[in-house]
Amino acid sequence: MTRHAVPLHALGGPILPRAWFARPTLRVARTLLGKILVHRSSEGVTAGRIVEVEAYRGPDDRAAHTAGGRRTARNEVMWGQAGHLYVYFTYGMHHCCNVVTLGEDYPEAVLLRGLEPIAGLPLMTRRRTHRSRRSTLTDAQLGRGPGNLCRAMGIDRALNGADLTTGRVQLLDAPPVPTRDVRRSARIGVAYAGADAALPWRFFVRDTPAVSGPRRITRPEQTTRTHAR
DNA sequence: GAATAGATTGTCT
DNA sequence: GACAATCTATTCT
Repeated sequence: MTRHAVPLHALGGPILPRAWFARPTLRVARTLLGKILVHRSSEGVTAGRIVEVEAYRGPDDRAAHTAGGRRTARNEVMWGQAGHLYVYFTYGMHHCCNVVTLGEDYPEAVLLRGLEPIAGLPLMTRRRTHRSRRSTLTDAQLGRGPGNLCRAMGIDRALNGADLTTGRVQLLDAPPVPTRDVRRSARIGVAYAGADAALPWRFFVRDTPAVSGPRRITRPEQTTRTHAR
């Protein structure tokens, strides 16, 4: 991947409308692969192609922040309208960002875990290098993992609740990733969730270096089972 | 390549 | 007070 500038009009298609987000969470997760995340910040514009996500399915999902119907100040955004950003802080140093799905009072969301940089690579590198004391970061490392993705894109809790259809953080349409290139696995870092830890609700694009964690414990996507529970 | 530990603080019990 | 939807470096094998 090269670091030449990309014209902003070439980043992707139109902004995804609210109805696109107000769909079943596993379907939103699967179809988020390949879409373009853009942040038009005061520091500059950064953008990338989403290559890894995880679905979190609300009260019945013991891995979700809303497990058992928990509703707190932190997860309030998950309970609201689809198409908003849910950003939280974890492990004392990392932010993670999610896309809220479904409708009000259906607290589900999709965690963004991996991003292939498209535009603003120097800015992304600067944001990452600031804390990562690595001297060299490959393009694929910039947005690999939920914490790194947020840092590279300049996303923190100031953007919690931001409207993806009208705000400075946007999701642009782009061609879907072919089914043959989609892989699924259990979600990462949710061992505490008992049986729900094994649910195959992580989706990623195969053979993509910007994907975090295990890329081998995988299986081909089974589209007919997308809604299985 | 796999396993492990340390960093560091908001959130919830 | 315990732990977290993580990341990195280090220390194994």
